[in-house]
Amino acid sequence: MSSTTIPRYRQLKELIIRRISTGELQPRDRVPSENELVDSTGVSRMTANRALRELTDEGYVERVAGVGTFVADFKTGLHVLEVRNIADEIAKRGNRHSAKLLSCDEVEADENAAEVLRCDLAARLMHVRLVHCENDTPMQLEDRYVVPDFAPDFLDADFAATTPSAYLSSISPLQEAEHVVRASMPDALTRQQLDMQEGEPCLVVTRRTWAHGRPVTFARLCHPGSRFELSGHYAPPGAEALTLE
Amino acid sequence: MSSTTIPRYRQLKELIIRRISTGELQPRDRVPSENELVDSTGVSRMTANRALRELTDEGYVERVAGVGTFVADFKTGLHVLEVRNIADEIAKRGNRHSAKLLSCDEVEADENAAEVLRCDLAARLMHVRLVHCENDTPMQLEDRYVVPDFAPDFLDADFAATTPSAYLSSISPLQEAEHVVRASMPDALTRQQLDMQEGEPCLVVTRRTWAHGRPVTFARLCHPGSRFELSGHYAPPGAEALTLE
DNA sequence: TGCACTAGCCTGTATATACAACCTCACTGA
DNA sequence: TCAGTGAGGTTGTATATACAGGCTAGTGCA
Repeated sequence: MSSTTIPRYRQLKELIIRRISTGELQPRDRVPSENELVDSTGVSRMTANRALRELTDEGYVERVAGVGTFVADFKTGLHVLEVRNIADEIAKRGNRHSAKLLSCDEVEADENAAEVLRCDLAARLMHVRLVHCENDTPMQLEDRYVVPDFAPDFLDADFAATTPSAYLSSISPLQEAEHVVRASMPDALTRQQLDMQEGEPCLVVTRRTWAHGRPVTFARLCHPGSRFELSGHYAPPGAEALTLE
Repeated sequence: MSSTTIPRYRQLKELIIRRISTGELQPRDRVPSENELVDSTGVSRMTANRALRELTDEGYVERVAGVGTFVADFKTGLHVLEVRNIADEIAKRGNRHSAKLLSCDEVEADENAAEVLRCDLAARLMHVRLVHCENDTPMQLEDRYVVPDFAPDFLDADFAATTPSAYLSSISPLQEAEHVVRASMPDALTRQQLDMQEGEPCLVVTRRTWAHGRPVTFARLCHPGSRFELSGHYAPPGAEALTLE
């Protein structure tokens, strides 16, 4: 129907993605059912079904037979090698997470931050530093910058109860992420804050995350090399049957 | 048709995956067309289409309109944060890759190897150690064990021309991979072989790869922290439209 | 009041059919 | 010999239809 020849199921998908990414549809909100899409857009149910099914595969929505289709919870959104919320990781191991706030203020973007977050030099940025502990043992030094437009009340959040990552995810779907992993020696302050031994290296993850098509936060996550590892598992969907053979 | 109520499109998918994973269908081989599947299995064309389309999304096959469906090339198979063949990485940066073979022999599985590769203690394993260089600067120390059944002629390969990873990928589809990333200090020998400075940490990736439902190779890839980083990018499919907005 | 049941909506799957666009290859005619 | 044409196979999309099975809310009966 549109000017070019974009398939209707794709148009439908982009329509729904747009409603999600603009915030019109919030996580756990109901998405129009197949029949409602048939009525409102004139496509056949099979076409609406394909659009919603692919959105499910891509993690945008979740479907429950007999109930409906709902915008997915974005805290579970970014999967593969996504360094999850460290509090969840720790909880999954059955241990206790705690966080100690080191600083929490507003700063002017330096050259690096301005480039990474695509903002003006000396633009206002929110900045927070904290140490995450597992059973009181330091596991991660988080150093994070956040664009104010995206999360105006960021600095008021209670970071003992909610990690910055969880807070940001709750505000809006995070569309895109980029991370770099390095091994490096900590400076003296970092070493002290993470309670590391002399000569012990750090595993450093720097991550930049997008929402609404713009980078909105940049984090440097520093972990003691002797106590932290990053693992990933890749199995093609549908391969379970094969490994059980 | 089967005993339980597994959807037909799923049965079709598993049928084809099995033919691929057993080697009956090799990379670039032709996969039965939708109409052939209709004739041979009795499903409708839409059902065959769904099976093949999902296999495309999952990276098993590639489809060309007007031509046919073909088993995908597995060297491009494992995507996200998959540590690609280091020779390809180097070539992509426009630099020259070279490899120096340190050792190449058969060993008996020690306790760790036997557990990781799920083989008997003291089972024969092939073992190779080499240093990969970018413009003659050492970038990776590879220490790899391979199960003989999987690649009997592995030790005869020319590792100056082909990396072990590329060789193994060419033999059979790699179904599944698991990796762990750590930061640690190198021992004296490693430090020397990678031409590292004193006090410089290593970024260590250990990776286990499955084929035919069994682990077939285990590698420890050690990189100089000052010269190597691991990056990944995650964008949900279909998000391009949004970031261009 | 409380419980069982059903009508109605929802997703999930399967089929038959249709048309467009694409590619290959063999055949035809200049 | 060679360029053009067309037939037939292939994927990609779209629709109408159908039935199964899950969930919910409301109806009506005890």
